[in-house]
Amino acid sequence: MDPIDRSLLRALQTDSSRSIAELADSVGASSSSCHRRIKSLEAAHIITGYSALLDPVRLGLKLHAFVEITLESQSRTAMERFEAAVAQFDDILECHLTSGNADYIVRIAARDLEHFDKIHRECLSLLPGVSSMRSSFAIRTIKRWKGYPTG
Amino acid sequence: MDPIDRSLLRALQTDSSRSIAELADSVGASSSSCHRRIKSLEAAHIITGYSALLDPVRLGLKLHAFVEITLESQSRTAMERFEAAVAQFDDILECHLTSGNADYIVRIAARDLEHFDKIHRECLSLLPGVSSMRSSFAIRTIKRWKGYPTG
DNA sequence: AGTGAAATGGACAAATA
DNA sequence: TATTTGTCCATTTCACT
Repeated sequence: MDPIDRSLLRALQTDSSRSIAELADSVGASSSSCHRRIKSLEAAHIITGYSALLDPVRLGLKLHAFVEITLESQSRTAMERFEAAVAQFDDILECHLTSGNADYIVRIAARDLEHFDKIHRECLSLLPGVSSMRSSFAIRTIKRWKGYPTG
Repeated sequence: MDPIDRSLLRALQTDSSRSIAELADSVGASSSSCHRRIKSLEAAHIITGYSALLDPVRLGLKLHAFVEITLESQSRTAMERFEAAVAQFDDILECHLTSGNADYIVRIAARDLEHFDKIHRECLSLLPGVSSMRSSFAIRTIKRWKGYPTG
């Protein structure tokens, strides 16, 4: 992991559809070296995959919510049951066990409030062992996710 | 946007490095139809780009934090100043204006607590007009982001 | 189905450390 | 010395028309 690898990762996070020649050019290396670097970053599982980025609004998903969830019990089995349920629901885009007041933070994308209500009823409220939930809605996105910093 | 487009978007979010022939196969369409569909999804800006996915742990980023930030004032200028500052800092990966108690929710990735402290001092504490901040650390990721649901 | 561009993989000498 | 790089090379795959 030298500076060229880092700038390569930055370039690939920004746009992975560019040709190796272009990438090589922008990071200041030869095509073959660039190709080799990408292959070894993949082999090292630093690059875990490639993905298309979608516009949520054009997909009809205008409502983003972060939901903080507290469990009634922090016992191992309660957490395992909760987490197994989370894995089932496709509407839960992301879930982290966190420090702080809430036990879990969950991310939801919905079409609108009505759809969020539906997700709330048919998914969030079915999660087992929940003591309390607090939802925050994203009114506006100030900064969108564009990959990890590479230093 | 028919069911084939939807399953194509799902496939492209999961793995955009597959060839068009493979994708066509998995969604049950011909290669040429699949190719045309991808081009029009790009032209419609439903697909906004392609990106490499990185493993944060192997990048040395073991600490994820969600920081809830409240401003002293919700005046237009206070918010604009805050948001302009957020845009400057590369360590802020994501930022949303939210409903609920906190005004903003911000996402941070750091190497460790020491690095987070550094980010806290050199970035978060420099944000203008902040009244209070509450940090939650991700202890464990239950479900990782894998793209938007496509229905 | 055909064309052209690009990814892939290999060999080897130069450079680097 | 050992590893990495750059410049060829040939082959194959694939995007695009």
